[in-house]
Amino acid sequence: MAEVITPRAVDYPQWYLDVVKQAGLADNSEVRGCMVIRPNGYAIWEKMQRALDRLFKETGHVNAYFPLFIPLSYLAREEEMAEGFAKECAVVTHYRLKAEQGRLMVDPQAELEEPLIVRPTSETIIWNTYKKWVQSYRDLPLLINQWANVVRWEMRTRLFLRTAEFLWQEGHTAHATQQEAEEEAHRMVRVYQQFAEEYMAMPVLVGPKTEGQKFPGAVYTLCIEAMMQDGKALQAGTSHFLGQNFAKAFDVTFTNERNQQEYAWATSWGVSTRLIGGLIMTHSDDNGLVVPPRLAPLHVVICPLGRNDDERRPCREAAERLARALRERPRDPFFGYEPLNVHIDTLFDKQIGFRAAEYEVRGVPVRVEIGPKDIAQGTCVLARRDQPGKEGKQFGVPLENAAERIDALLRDIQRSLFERARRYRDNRTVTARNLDEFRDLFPVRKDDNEELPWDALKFVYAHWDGTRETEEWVQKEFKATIRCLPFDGPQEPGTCIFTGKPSARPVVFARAY
RNA sequence: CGGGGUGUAGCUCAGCCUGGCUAGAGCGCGUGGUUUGGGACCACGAAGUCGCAGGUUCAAAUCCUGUCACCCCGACCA
Repeated sequence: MAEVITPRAVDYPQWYLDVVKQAGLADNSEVRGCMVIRPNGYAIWEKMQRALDRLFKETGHVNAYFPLFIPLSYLAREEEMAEGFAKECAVVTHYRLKAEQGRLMVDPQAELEEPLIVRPTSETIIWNTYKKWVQSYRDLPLLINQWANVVRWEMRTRLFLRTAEFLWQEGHTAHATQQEAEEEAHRMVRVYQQFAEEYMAMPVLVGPKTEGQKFPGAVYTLCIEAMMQDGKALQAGTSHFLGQNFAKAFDVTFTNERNQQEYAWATSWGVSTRLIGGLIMTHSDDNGLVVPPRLAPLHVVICPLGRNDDERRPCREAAERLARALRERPRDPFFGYEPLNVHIDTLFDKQIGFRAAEYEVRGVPVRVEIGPKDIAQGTCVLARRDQPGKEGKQFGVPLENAAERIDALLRDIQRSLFERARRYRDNRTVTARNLDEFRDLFPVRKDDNEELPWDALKFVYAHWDGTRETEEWVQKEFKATIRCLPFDGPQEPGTCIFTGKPSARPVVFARAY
């Protein structure tokens, strides 16, 4: 099998598609804009779900489920949201088909009185429900999350990064006070940061979006922003403080301790299968997928070798003993209290190069080889996915403590993936002191772009006057947007490099996915 | 929605311009054999309504009309 992944330096978008395909993560479906998530990809999503769900539960949230279909009129209730999503809603207008001359067609007799939209997000239907659930301050807070699919009819789609239908979670909370709601919005964006950094090994910037980039209907939006290997930014998660906008639109009031009617305060927050795209573009290399161990569907693959049955049998038996030892290791929080996933590959008829490459493409963090020479010495060979080739191999590892060594190796891989990604981002984060410097960092002429290396883009700190006009001008001129105003970045005031007006603090510009 | 492109075997594609025997190749797949510590090789074999619907013709993958789907590039976006 000579299926080869396009190197990143040759064609980065093609590299991404190659990895998604060959690692068995997803396929384009026959349905425009929608994807089939394949088992290897879905397994990563399940690992993400499990970890996130635990973090949500630990912060007091519970799961529920609300309808896929939302009456059109609900969306219209919140003006900003209606405006924001109107152009990308799928609409259900009929409830029946009929067969005519052997052809199925929509039955014109079966038109719905009111069209239903397929949820692009669930604030409206949820707040319409909260109206019934909230009467007293004693009913608050409501801390509810839902795992669901949503549909946004995008013009151009890319596997995982932007599809017409995607899977996500959406938290929707209602609070008695503004302060409590704002704390919730901040708490959850920090949960996302923790998840991104500790599980995905993906460093993120955390902070508010600008007025122009916030979620329609929000008072403000907090986000986590990650840098992909090509230097582009990926919005990986958002947490919104919604103020009383939805409470007012859906008339959700409660009686406070002083017997006064008040509107409830709201937040919503979500991450989606887009994270899988982020995971790929943070760690993977020209050999294929790289998955941090905490999210890997398969932690360890053991490949026994041997030319004939006599050589293979002892290798296989050693592989089975090692697999058992790995699966029986004490469970701990690092792996979500779950046993290690270990696979023994017995495709003896394939060459080891083929077998190794296959698991490399699929991103299995650790590969073990046990051959006749190892059996003679009671050893095995460990190969770590994050360092492909000979550098990442440890030869002559004694079989008796191999399980411990592998366990430690998995933790080391997780750690070093994060450190490597953070170094990568920090090395590509710069400050533009004036417009000329900025212009050099975001070249727009075609021929300039073609000469640029694939990983030339950067995160650029620059002073901005805080106006929407300037932001839009920059976006038009340089195709770069303000990704966020990082909490943990520099905060000194200065002078806007675009207009010369005063700037409250530097903000981060980048090209974005 | 505008511009461009492509639909032929599971995948990638040739054949189409200039219509004509039984529609081809590589990869993959199956069987047998030789191999096996980084993507092996030999032999044999299975596999195709030529996207779909009309039309022209003695004859259509090939020409004409219509239609559908997908991909790429633009405007919009998590």
